[in-house]
Amino acid sequence: MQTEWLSDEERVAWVRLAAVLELLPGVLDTQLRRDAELTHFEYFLLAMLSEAPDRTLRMTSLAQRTHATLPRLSHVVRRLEDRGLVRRFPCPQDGRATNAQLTDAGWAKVVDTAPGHVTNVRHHVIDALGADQVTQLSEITEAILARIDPDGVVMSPQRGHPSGRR
Amino acid sequence: MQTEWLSDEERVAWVRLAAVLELLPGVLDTQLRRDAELTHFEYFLLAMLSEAPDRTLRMTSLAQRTHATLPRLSHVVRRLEDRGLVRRFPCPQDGRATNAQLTDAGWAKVVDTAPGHVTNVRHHVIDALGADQVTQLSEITEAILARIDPDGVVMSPQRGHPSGRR
DNA sequence: CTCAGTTGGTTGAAGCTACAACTAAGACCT
DNA sequence: AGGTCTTAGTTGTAGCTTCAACCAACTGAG
Repeated sequence: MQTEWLSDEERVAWVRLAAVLELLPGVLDTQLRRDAELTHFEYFLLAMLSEAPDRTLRMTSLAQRTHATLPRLSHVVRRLEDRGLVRRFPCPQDGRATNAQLTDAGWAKVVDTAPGHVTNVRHHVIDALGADQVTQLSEITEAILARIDPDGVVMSPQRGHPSGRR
Repeated sequence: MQTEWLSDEERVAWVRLAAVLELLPGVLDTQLRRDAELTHFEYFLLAMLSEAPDRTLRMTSLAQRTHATLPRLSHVVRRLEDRGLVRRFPCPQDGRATNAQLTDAGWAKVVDTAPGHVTNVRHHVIDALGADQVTQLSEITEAILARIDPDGVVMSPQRGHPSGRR
């Protein structure tokens, strides 16, 4: 069985995507670190909580939405808890589960931070593209996520957790 | 001065791109770690060296091509050197500079590893897209890189350094 | 009821990256 | 020559992620 190499066009697209993968996280982190002492992952986590009912989510659910492993999430939430941005308490319905809830300070942090972050995203990504390219990017990333995101959390965020899950 | 928020379409595109940013590196690292005990960054670094004349590049040049900071590169190259995949020696023309050269073992590693890696990239990214989407992805990432890659190394790799070197 | 298996989450250690500080060599100016 | 500035790279440390191990609580079969 022999390898099917990439064509020139495919190779260029891949190399550029790989470059974006390498550089964009740094761009996001730098702005958020400077303006809010937050990594992009931490900001995104807080943002997910801020949109959840009662600003509360179970760790597993939060892990899915942020595309993180549970150990990683556990460490990050502990640090955010130390900073007073998040509160953690056991889930009444399921003794195994832990709920993470955004505190008022956490909510204020998101509100304060969002404008600068959105401006940054706009400046480095969205405004670099035409309207048609934004649509294309949406479709392309959707197709890629279908391959790399096992549970497809991103693609059907509406599914929510109606009791039974799945 | 007030924030210009993202439209629904823009927000979806951004959230999906952010998800790819979060998930794709793990997909690449996992395969390479398992099959070659290499991170994607290390593989890419070796691949850049393998394509260079005499399989040699100055640290600064290698840093540009891999989108890495010099400290990061220095650490990684030291580890690769310990493993015998790369050799380091002072540049004769410039006493400050260091050259990194791929060893025979390093070359063999790239040759052995490339097929599995390309197959992985194909499976998770390229084959998820139509031919037109590959072109679109190439253009979109080019536009984004123009904003986030200060020196535009990715976009004009032919530029080389004028005078000396080669 | 009970025990095996699964699910949800935490923890500790190892490894990688970022940042800051530092060294050394070349370039420039006079 | 001499002094200053810049460039090239290394090193140490702190912080974050990953991986493996672990524990507690739920579930289901008998």
